[in-house]
Amino acid sequence: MTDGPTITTIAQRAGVSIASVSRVLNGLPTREDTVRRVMRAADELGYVPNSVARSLRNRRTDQIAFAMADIGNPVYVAMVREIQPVLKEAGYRLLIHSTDGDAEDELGVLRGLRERYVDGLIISPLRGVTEEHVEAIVAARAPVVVIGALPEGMPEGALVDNVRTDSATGVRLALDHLHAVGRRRIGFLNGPLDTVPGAARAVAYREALEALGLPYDEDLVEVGDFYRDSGARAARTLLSRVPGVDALMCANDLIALGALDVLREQGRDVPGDVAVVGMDDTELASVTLPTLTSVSLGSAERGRAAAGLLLDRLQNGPREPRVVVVRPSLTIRGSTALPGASGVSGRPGVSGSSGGGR
Amino acid sequence: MTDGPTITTIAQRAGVSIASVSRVLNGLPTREDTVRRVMRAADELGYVPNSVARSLRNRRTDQIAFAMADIGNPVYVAMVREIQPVLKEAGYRLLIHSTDGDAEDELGVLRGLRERYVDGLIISPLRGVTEEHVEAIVAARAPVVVIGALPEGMPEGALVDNVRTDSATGVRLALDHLHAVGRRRIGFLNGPLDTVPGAARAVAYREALEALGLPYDEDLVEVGDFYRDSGARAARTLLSRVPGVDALMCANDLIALGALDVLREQGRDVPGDVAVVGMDDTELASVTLPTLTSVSLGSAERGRAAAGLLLDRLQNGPREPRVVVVRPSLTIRGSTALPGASGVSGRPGVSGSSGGGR
DNA sequence: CATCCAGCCGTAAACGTTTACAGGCGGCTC
DNA sequence: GAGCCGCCTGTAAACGTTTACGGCTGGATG
Repeated sequence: MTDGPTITTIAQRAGVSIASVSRVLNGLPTREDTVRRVMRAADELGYVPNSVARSLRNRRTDQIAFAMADIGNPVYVAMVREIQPVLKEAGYRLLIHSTDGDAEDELGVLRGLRERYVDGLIISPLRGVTEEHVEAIVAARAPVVVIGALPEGMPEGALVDNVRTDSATGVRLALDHLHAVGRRRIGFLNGPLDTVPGAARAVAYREALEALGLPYDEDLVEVGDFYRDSGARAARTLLSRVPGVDALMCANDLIALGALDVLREQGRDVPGDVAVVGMDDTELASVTLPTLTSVSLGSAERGRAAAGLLLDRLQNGPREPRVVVVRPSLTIRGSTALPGASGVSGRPGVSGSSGGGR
Repeated sequence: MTDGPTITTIAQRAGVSIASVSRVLNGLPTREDTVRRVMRAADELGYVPNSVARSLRNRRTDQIAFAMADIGNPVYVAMVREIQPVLKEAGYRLLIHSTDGDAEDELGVLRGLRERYVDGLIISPLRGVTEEHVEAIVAARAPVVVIGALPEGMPEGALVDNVRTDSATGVRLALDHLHAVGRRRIGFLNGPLDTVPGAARAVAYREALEALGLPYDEDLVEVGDFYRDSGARAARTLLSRVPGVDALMCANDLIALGALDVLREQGRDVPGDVAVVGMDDTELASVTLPTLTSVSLGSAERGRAAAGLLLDRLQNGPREPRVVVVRPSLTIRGSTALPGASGVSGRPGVSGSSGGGR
């Protein structure tokens, strides 16, 4: 009794076979009287089906995993917030893997798919999809959605969809805007070049400058980590090297936060002396003073799209791989206000932590 | 082949029985030669054990769930960040349930324990542990850790530990501090009274005032939701009703954010005219301007403690229920700076998104 | 050479479901 | 009244593991 009733227990009590019990519990056509007896016994025993046994038999776990670098990063939090309700609605449970951006760890998750503890996976590999990733995805034979760039030639049988954003366009939006408000010496605080976003944004910065007819100057670029203190360090270095910068493009909001810290510390006015743009448009952007203009890469949309693609595959079976591209957009706030407009009172965002799904 | 090899496949290829295969794979003593043959076959086939079948047989899933109101809330994010690495280290996977604070949903999670899809649960019920929660916990027969208040008389057999903080002390710390910096008309922006934290903080506010010899004035209290926009509304109402307040105690950081928005909008100086204190000491507190003095309720510690208690129970079997109390502390920043000290340059926190575990 | 023991190994059962298949029973038709 | 058909139900197999148990083999011992 300590072990909870099974369908066998119910069968005995109801005086029927376990097959009948199963049929009744699954709503298959059964004689009225049998149904009543089984239902009664199940109720009295407080029966709850064992999901593991069911999974073994049905070859599905009703679980889906989401793997990303760091659950503390607001971008991933935004994704989880969107993914969770979609999956729940469809009857799936959500597993979280925080990989610390460690490639070995990511591979572990992908390889783990073969243990069949989940029906599908959404993964956002920080350092890109390598040969080994691809192998693991093919070997998995469980659908995978990759958030981020995917190599060109995926093998035939790979059950993989792709959600990406176009951070190059995002950078361009930002630089166009800075140019439009009169900035000409635009510094760039980037993240590590061996991460996918870092590499993409480096290229995009250069191209955007070119499109604007501005010269590319190595001195205007500083590389660090995607964190606030690292952003502060980078900003300090850049500002001392090139005191005349009039704008800072930051590869994410946390870096921008660090930059704002330093600018304030040095008594430079934002946006009067230096305009600042962040990326990801996290909730932090509406908290700072001045509020932070930021490129939205649609984290929420990406999360939702990924969940949608995965569910579609799980429910409708095999099909051609699909790619969803989420367009970036620019949210203009106080840190790049046009001269004349008061940069101080960029109105705060709508809500800190509510909003989002439903 | 599309279905992946099982131990049966290996057994055939290696010319041994499935029992031997299992023994080899589990490292049980076996003849050298057999080990080699099995290992070889397993390698060639790319065998990976099926975790569902193993779970069924072993009666454990190596999965643990964490249920909280909202994964978007920085408090829970902090907890997850601590829980995840501890569990991973111990070989457990983490499932996330975001319940929206819905009591039905919470109960669903607790009842779901009987499906045995996880080995244990960490839950933080927003609206307290009801009779029904207790019933479900007892019926679960799987260990549960409750983060938050637990009713006095838990039944004998309940496999439940408890991690709590003492938000009353937290409120007292904050009010003592406000009193020490000369504030006498201290408003209180609370969250819903039917939530556990809301109710506790309401009482604590009243008692702390009393201890300080300050009168309790209903007009100084405003109740809303735990969100930023709600905090702004509440602040507006309170400020127009009692223009002379010289401090605002906020029941969480998001509310404090809303209050800061309103104070800035009305041109009141913080902390000159009005001092502000938040609660939870989330990363937001070091971002605002001025930076926000906040009561830390040790979210990270609570998460870590909860994971520890659960693992202990899973590894060492039954024992007396345990209670861990995490002491609150006050992090003083710019929003309550003593007159004289520059309230503007409260130094920014160490790092936005890194730090934490490991 | 018979006996015993240790060390390996294979058979089979068990975990708790779902479901193919076949058997039983009742009612209908001729 | 015999035969047939259809409905309902029970038996048993299957999902992929782990493990108790007993049997076989070989060497050591008397």
